[in-house]
Amino acid sequence: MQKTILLVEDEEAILEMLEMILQQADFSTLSANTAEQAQEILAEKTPDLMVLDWMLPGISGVELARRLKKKPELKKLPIIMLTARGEEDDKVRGLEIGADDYMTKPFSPKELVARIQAVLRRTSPNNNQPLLQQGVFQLNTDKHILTINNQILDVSPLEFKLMQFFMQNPDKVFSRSQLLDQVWGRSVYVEERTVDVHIRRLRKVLAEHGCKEAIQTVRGFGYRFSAPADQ
Amino acid sequence: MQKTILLVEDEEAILEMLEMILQQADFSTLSANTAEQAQEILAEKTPDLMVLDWMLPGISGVELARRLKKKPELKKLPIIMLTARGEEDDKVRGLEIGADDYMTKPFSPKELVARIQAVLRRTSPNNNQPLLQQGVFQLNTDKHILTINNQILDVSPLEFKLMQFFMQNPDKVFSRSQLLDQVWGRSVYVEERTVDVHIRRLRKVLAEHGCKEAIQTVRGFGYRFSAPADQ
DNA sequence: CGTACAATGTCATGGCATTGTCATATAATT
DNA sequence: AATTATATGACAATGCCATGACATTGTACG
Repeated sequence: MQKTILLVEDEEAILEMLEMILQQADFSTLSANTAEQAQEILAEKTPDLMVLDWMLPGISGVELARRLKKKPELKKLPIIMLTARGEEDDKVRGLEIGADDYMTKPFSPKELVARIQAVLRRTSPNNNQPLLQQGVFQLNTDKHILTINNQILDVSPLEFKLMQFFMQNPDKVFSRSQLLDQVWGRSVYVEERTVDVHIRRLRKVLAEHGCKEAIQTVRGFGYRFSAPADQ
Repeated sequence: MQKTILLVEDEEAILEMLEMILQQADFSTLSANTAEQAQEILAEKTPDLMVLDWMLPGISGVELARRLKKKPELKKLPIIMLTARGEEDDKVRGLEIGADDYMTKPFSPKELVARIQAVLRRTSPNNNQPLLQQGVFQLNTDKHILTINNQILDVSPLEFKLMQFFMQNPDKVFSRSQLLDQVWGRSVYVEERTVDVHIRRLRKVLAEHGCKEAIQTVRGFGYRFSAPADQ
């Protein structure tokens, strides 16, 4: 099905270029020049993804993103930030705003399309599958609840995302960098070792429910999730 | 296996810094001060990725990138552009060149490495088959599992890679140095006799599952893998 | 406004599997 | 039997991973 992308960008030339690139890649597009316009559009329609310029006259892109993340109905809308050279600041970059990815201008059309598809891939399975079931494990995306044999697990947001990704790809081995890409997102730069730590925390929770073996270490390669059989 | 990065940058200080950062991150590097030098290097060697300064004396980085994209053999070489703040005026130009990523100077070493790895992951997709089947043997690269008659074998990372190579090339004889090249990788220096030891370890595991004969010694030449017929 | 707590990222440490090498035994070839 | 090639067992070095502790940041709550 054709996905809809909302473009928010004040420079008319770039906006038109974005429209062209995305329509070429078989997306349908909505366009706004300002954050205010974007909000009007969002009041009526829900696109599958938003490409948002960092700097906008009036309400900035950063500010818009922040506001949207507070609205439950738009919280899940994936955002790709556009920044121009020099606007970057180590602190501002990344998850702080809750963007799923960001790109610096200038960028190649190919890359833009690739990143959009990557983000959609990462975020859209949820919509198709609000309920993931793997053996004794059950993960409810909407309610944000993870259970083993109907017992609720107390996990952090990140642990939840990790489990979600694992349950979408059972039995497959993922390297630490793959996990960082897929779970943390491309816009964050964290140490690979950090993955170990979160796996450990997750294992600890799982162990309390007798599923110590669910996440396996594949030495030299990464980690794998295999759900114990239902009982 | 170690990847090679070609660095093209006219400022000697920055070049040296790049070399240091990348070697630290276990890349091997090639360096050029000018686009001309870069072309000479590219005539002989094909790196896995190029980090290219936007502005260069003589032929500029933009121009070099454009030329390379026209050569079929170098078309696929991933490029990360380096730009200084303030050089970003021409946004549209970047769209045409087809660089895979951009970085603004100054940048953090961590980010550079992360971006290089991200680009490499994106551009070198797994061209290996996810499932290899040879008689009773089955090797799943996704799940990272090796089985004989559906019984899982417990093998080390290196043994797994060895088996993967053998199963991709059944019934062929390989010399020890060929195996070292293909399985260990070119950049490592290891005694040829070491291959013997690993063959032995592998045989031991296979013997536990009744496949003692799967790896055969070809005296004076090397080793060959032949899968016993399915049963 | 400050305190407390939860979440996350990073580091140092120690243990253990993996790996490379060698010395020696065994097998094949002449 | 002598020579060469391979197999085997033992050992040391290395590298990878689990773990605990700590710093930082964000957030809820008084």
